[in-house]
Amino acid sequence: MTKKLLLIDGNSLAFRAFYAMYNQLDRMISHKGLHTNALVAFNNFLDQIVDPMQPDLAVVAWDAASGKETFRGELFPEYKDGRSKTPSEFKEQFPYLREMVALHGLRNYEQAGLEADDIIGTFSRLGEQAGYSVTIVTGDQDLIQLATDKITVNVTKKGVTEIERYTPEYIMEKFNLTPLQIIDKKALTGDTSDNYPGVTKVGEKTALKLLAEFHDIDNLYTHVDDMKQSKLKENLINDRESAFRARELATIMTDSILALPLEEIEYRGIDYDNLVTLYEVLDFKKQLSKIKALQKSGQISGSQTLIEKNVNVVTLQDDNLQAVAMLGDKLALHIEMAGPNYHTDDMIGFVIGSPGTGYYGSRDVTLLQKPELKSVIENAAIVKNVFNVKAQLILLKRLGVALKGAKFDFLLISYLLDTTDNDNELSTLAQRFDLYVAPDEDIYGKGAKFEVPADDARVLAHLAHKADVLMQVEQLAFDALQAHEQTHLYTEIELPLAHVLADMEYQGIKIDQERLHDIGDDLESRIHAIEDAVYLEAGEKFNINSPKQLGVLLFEKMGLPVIKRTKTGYSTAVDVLEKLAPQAPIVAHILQYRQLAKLNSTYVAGLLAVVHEQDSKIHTRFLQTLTQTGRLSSVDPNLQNIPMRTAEGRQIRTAFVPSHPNWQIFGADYSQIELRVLAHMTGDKNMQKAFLNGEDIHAETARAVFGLASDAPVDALMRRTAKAVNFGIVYGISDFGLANNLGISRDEAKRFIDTYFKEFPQIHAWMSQIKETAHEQGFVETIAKRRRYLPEISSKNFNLRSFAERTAMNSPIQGSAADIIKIAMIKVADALRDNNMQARMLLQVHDELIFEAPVDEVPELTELVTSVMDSAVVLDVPMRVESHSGNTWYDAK
DNA sequence: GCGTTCACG
DNA sequence: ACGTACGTGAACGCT
Repeated sequence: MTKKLLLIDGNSLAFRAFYAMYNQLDRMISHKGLHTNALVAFNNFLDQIVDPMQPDLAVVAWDAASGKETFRGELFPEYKDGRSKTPSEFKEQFPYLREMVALHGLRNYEQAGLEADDIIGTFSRLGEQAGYSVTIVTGDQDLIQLATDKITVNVTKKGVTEIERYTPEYIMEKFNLTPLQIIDKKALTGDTSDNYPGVTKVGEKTALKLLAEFHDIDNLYTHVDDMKQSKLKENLINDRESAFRARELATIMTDSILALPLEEIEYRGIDYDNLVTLYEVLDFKKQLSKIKALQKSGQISGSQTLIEKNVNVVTLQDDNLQAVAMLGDKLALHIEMAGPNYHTDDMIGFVIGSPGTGYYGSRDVTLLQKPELKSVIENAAIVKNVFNVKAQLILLKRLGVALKGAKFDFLLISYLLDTTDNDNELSTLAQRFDLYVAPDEDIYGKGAKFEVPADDARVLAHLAHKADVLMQVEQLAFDALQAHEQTHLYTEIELPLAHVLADMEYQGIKIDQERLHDIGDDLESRIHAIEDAVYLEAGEKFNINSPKQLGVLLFEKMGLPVIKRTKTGYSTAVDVLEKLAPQAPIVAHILQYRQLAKLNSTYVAGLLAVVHEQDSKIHTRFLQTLTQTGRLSSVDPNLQNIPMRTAEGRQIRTAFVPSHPNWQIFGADYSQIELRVLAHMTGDKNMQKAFLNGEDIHAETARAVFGLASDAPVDALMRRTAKAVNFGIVYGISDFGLANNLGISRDEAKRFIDTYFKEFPQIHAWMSQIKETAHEQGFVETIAKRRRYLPEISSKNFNLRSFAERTAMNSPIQGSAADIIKIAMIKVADALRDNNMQARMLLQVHDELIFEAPVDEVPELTELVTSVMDSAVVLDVPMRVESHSGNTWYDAK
């Protein structure tokens, strides 16, 4: 079989790759901030075109410099002038492109004084003479002049993987020219991108016509005087010199002297081990999983051990537990769970140890209760590195062990460093620091297929790898934290908060299940009645819960007007149905059905399903490393969205009760915390004055935007409007959003905003400033230096950019409010303990804290919680805290 | 697994 | 011209 030589035009393909994925530029950024769009596209090209071809020889040719330093620059000083500068987002990818090429087994080559074209031209002739079948791949059509029977030129069409194949026959068919005549065509037309002229007014069409008649420019100019008089003839004669120069510039050299002999460009095949490392740096997740799949199925050599560093682990048993006492004062500890819910899920095993002293572990977590281990875990002087300290605290509480000395939580720190793309997985987060550990999915599978391997050694090895990463990454992570000035945020806020949250979750909140059942029974009978009414009005049975079926009924069968559409069909959301309600009685029934069905399925059935039978309590999990702003979130179940706004829904709160007789539920909430944070951060004197004077802030805002006197009465509509504007400001105002919310025109909304900014000029200035800051440094910060990155603030896409701008305005406000309540929680927890109170903090709902306490402790609790909360952080405006207590959560209002 | 809807701050 | 208010979680229908 004929041997194959592959020649790739690196610059032109990389350039194509960059622009093929230009619209993805803002999305494709590695954890290190490197743009990867060209790398992704180039890698696709290598995978799809090069790897399957398996050439014998292969080289990727690169331009040595701008092209000025070649014979072309000497011949024509303006050569390639006027080219726009290479974008920095492209340039930064160059070194990685070359590495990627090398790891795919191809030789990179450049040579001073030559452009990539000339290297390819010369190699192609050398290869042809040596009997190779030569394939050229380029993004530049000029190279088709090189085509011969043995040399095929592939030019990318759109993207990088779609290709047009130029053989001499195809060129003849397409242009009616031989490959060499392509040069003559270029001589006549010139090249705008390389900035050299041909003959004035001659474009592709005229050039092809002339060449059809005269074959080449030598012959053309021999006969030019015979042509009949025309503007074209005049131009040809005037631009003769320019045409011959253009021919020289367009001619690709095929006889350069290359420093690299043909024998040394042997194709080496893919270096999987090192390619994996590169893909990890670039965050090429799909490619990584592809390689792993290939390795697993044995299709490629190189095993898991080549990727994962080898870590030894000793299995602990009853007779070697004393080894743990020798581990020293610094170690990693990790208990593995069979699922995300550390309150209920099984524990798979544990590992403990350090690189210096080795790792010890077992599948039997009850060993952790043995004195040898318990004493180490409960010794605060023995410093532990963990992943998710809150989970570890609770798992150990379940075993009756109190974790102390956990100073390094890799999950918490990773979250503080960068909230984006945090999947809460050790393996993923380790990659940010170029450390590798197999993803849990590789060991256990996922979803329904989750299964702990029968081979204990395999499980323990995985755990030991995790522990080892926790030790390796510590210094790097702490350094990064320091560089972000976030050490205080971590050690004084998030880490102590994790302990507070662990106590709250473990404590849980008591549920009156009977009460919940009664509410459910009542709801069900009412739901059935409404269902019957709906079916009667519809004239048929259908699934009211299906927006699709409901849409067909309302908008097709009943012919109601379509007010809003979703991606997939008609919208049947509340605001739409409310507009339709006057036109058909069924709509009001559907709204009522929706409300009751939601209450029943989410809040009655949903809550009953997660009550722990042993203590009749609900133990939520507060996710501390999820939100982009620093707020907590609550899952399994979500106790941060228990109904409140409607009388019906609010009844659910009657089922949340104290866990002891003669105890009460107590709630304390910050009043207007986000607007106070806004007044503080922006330094706006007018808004600060309103808070300092203890005014009703929305009424005061109404007076400002409606131009009323300071003692003038404010009617309800004005106050409502002002309140919406205040909300809008906090969300990152836009006239469109405000207009939509208030049901007014965009112009009116814009006038409100303009007046607002005139009345509160420093808020206006801050909004502009924060967007600028976000643009310049790529992130915004809260008062506690919590960070949110906003790469899309520089996007060319209006939507993405606008979203980032609103986020830049909202996140510091929402996030600072989150900082404040977190600080308050830590101080409240300390105060409860220091004062030997029986009261327990149970829940946090963004700006409020919920407690249970003995009735006679409530007055003291009120005083303590209120004073701690309103002095948690000192701002330029006062904080105000309101509190309530009662026999159930419903009554604590 | 994604889209829609609706519960909260 | 572009076309959205910020941050969440759960249930359900549908593919």
